[in-house]
Amino acid sequence: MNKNRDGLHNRFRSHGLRITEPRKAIIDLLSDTKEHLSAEEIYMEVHKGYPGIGLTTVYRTLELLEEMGVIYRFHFGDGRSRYELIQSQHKPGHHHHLICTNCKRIIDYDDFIDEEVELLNKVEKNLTEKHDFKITGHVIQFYGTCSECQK
Amino acid sequence: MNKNRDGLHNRFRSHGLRITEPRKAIIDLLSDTKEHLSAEEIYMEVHKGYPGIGLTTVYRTLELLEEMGVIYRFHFGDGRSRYELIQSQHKPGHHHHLICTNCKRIIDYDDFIDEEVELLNKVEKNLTEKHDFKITGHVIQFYGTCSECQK
DNA sequence: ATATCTGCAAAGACTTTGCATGAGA
DNA sequence: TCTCATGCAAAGTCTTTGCAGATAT
Repeated sequence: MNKNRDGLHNRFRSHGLRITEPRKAIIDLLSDTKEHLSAEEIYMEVHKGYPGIGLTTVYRTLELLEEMGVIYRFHFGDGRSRYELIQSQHKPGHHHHLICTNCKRIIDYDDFIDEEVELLNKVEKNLTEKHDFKITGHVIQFYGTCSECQK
Repeated sequence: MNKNRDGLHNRFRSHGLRITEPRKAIIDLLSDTKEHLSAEEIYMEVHKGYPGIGLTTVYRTLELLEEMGVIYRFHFGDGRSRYELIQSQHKPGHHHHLICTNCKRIIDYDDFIDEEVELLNKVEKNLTEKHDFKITGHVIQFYGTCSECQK
């Protein structure tokens, strides 16, 4: 039923990894959410439908998925890691984040201007040459106060 | 003697805060380093010249300096916060970071292209309008492999 | 003098590890 | 079957808090 989960099946198998109930549940949750969930939040949510789950398994599964390049792990400054499926129907493709420093709300933002993408490539190229650095990714986050918190 | 420390003196006093030995030592260290030190690293370094210092004081001082807008706190993904004086003789002014995911080395990068600054302002303006978000800062980090680790 | 600051010890929050049991393929 | 995965409990990090004694102004 779930596209993300099914697509991952082969990737798991080719690594000698197993598709298990807890893993399915975690992947399904990440596929279905717009949020930027922490390990604990994932644990609590999955727990509703699969009470046998342990927090340890959540951490181990997230580590695995990150290594496989299936999810991103972010540090928004609230002291815990937060995770996002890289490809999801409920998320824009490549996006950046706006973070409210007051209420910690996170807004996905993907209405890039063309120049933005272009410039980013240029900068990456520039940095690669200048510092002999092989760039594999970037993080762009804007901090500020959301509309609610401005009141 | 130290410019940063002396300049801060008034700022401390006007907030009813005291300039103490531990605080002086921490500020001096941050003024003199090019590194992106963690609390523990600051503690160990300061400890050499001022063995009485406690790690708690380091944390409290850093919290204070961050609130005062004197230092930035960064999360580079190694599980601990790292700190940088916003204005320092040993640091470029506004800069971004290149982070080696292998050896964790951090490189400051400030050779922005003019377009980059320009675009950033444009994007900030765009986001401010679109999401009614009052932007106060941003984080731009590039991840990859440094020259040493590519070998 | 007196309100602030400090260090120590303890507690708290998040994450990882060890190990015996359980479950995919 | 047989290896990999799981859950529990314990341990490990990093950071914060409580409190009595110390210190700056």
